[in-house]
Amino acid sequence: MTIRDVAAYSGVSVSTVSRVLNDHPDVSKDVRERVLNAVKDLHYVPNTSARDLVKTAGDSIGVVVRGAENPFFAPVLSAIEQAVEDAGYTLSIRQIKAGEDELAAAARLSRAKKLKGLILLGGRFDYTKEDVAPIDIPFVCCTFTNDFGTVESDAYSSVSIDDREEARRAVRYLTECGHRRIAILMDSASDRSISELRYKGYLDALAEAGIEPDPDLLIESVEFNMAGAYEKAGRFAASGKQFTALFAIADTFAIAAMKAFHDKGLRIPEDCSVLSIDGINMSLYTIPTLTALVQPKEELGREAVKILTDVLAGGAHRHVRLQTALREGGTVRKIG
Amino acid sequence: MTIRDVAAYSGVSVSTVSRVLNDHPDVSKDVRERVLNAVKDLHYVPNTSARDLVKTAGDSIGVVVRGAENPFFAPVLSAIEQAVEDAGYTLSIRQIKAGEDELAAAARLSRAKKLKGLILLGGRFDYTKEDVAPIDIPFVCCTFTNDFGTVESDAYSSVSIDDREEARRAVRYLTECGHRRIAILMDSASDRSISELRYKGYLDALAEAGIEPDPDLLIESVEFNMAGAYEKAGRFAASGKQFTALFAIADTFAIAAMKAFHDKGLRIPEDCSVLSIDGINMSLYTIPTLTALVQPKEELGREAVKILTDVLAGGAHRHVRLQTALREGGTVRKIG
DNA sequence: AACGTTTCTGGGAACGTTTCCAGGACCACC
DNA sequence: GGTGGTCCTGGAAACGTTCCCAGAAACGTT
Repeated sequence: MTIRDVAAYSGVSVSTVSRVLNDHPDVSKDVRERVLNAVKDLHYVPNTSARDLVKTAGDSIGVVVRGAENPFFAPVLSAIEQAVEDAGYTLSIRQIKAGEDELAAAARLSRAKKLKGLILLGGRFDYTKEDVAPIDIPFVCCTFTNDFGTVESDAYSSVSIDDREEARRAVRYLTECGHRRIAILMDSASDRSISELRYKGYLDALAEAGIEPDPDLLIESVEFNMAGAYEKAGRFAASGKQFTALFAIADTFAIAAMKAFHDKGLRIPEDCSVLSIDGINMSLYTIPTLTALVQPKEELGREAVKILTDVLAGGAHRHVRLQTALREGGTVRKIG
Repeated sequence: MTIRDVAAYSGVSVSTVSRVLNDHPDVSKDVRERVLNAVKDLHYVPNTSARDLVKTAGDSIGVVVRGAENPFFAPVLSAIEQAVEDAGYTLSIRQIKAGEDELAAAARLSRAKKLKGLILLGGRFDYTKEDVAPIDIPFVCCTFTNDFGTVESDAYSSVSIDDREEARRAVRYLTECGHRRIAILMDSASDRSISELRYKGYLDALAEAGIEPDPDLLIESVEFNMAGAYEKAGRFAASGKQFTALFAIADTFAIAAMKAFHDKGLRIPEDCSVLSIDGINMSLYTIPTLTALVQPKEELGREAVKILTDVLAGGAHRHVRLQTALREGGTVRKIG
């Protein structure tokens, strides 16, 4: 079932069928109709590979996403999808697994699919010029953060919140509420994950408030999942260490910790306040509602696409930082 | 950057490069090495479209999924991904939006990508033979349910739980715990959604226990999302209607309802028990832990792939029903 | 010494589209 | 009746691969 069958069936040439299918103006009313009927009769659908192959100047942009199961990414991805469509491009999404190198995956994808541009969603954040050299099309890192000011490359764009600064704001909110014994729940920062920056922001805020950081209040989960966070937070709560607040580097971590604390007999927020960064949908339904610095998820996605299309139109790469909004739930208590 | 460039660079023919790239045996040691070096030097990656185009007997199977943002699908999808890879096929995933017809999407995808087989994830369940006629490759519906016994087509396969029966079991568990005023929270069943079957199971269980169904205890949310469920459940709780238990047709609904009840001053499980079907990861972290009939999500995915590969190998279509497992959390209380 | 066999290599057709180019038909105008 | 234009249509090249087929070289085997 190819375009040739349709042509034969409707008694016109292959070119004409193609024109009808692609809405070219130069085709007469009745021929168009005949062809469309043939298409319907034969259940014909154009072959994507052949189409993509000849359209060497493909209008697709790609997204490489690490861990799409992360509920944070879903709305970002939707926004990207929508924006890409609105901009007249098509989207090609590639998920990568924990171990894979996202830059290598991006390079492969771009060549294999002849992409116009790329968006990288989640992951590391410290690309050098030569890291990105294999990628020969414009790309923008979305929800990535640089250690602001140090590595601001002009080889690619980025859009994200300023993780360090937002973490500082978050923790400052806690200190302003009177908390001084503030624990932090994060995943191991060893591989320059986002935790590293949010941890720095945590330290910044403590310093600002004149609080000596206490290594005892650092809760590290090896894996980035709720089970790990639950287990570490529970162990921490049982250890008897004194603290009045927890700063979780992600909503999922906060939710797991709230459960763990509850299981150990701590009440939230009476015995312990909880605050996090992200603001996923689910955290609206915890009891009490999670207080969080909410990332502008849709805007992150839209902005990524906007930057990319700008760059594709000849613009220069740029780095955009968006701000979170404080959502006051019921997990933070003023004390002292 | 095409295979021709690589051929020129390494001084061999196009055919030879292709052979090296596809691990054909008939190529000498040093030529192979020279070609591989060229590939590396030039950052060459084969074009997928061209490759797919010529490989007319593509080894891909496709997945059409409606609403991948649904946290229930994530583990099913992962399992499918893994199983498909293990079976030596490649995967092509297509998401569809709320309004789209999944059969049309499936038909399009199968032709556009020349697929070997298809898996449909989520959605409706009442396909007739002529509905599926446009799809000319084997397909299996995963997490779909037929109204068991009525429409058991041999034109396609399916794997899912028996929604009506499992809902009956769920509600029976509640009646066995002494509940007689049992509300049900579902989305509008108007379009033969999964709600319809779970609602029937609910009625079955009531009948079995000699309880007259009360239309006042039917809580219907128009949209299938947490916000809608939260709003309806809250309104219901405020209405003053007497009830001791809620059966939610999905974990997400249950979580939203728990929040709504809490906001209206109801305690769970003291004032109201809550039970649902699905068992998503997040429901392990509600307070108390949600009691639910947990679907075998990974097994559903694996089984779907197994059935499909069997059919592709010449087997007959079949319909498999898996069972849920009761996970006793803390949201159901024995009374009376 | 002639002949098969094996091992390697290159040429070129095919996959199913899009699109450039050329040309036929029709019309209007001087 | 030629000229130029618009409207429509078909032929054929091109996209980047894979793979069949043919053939060259090297090596036994009779």
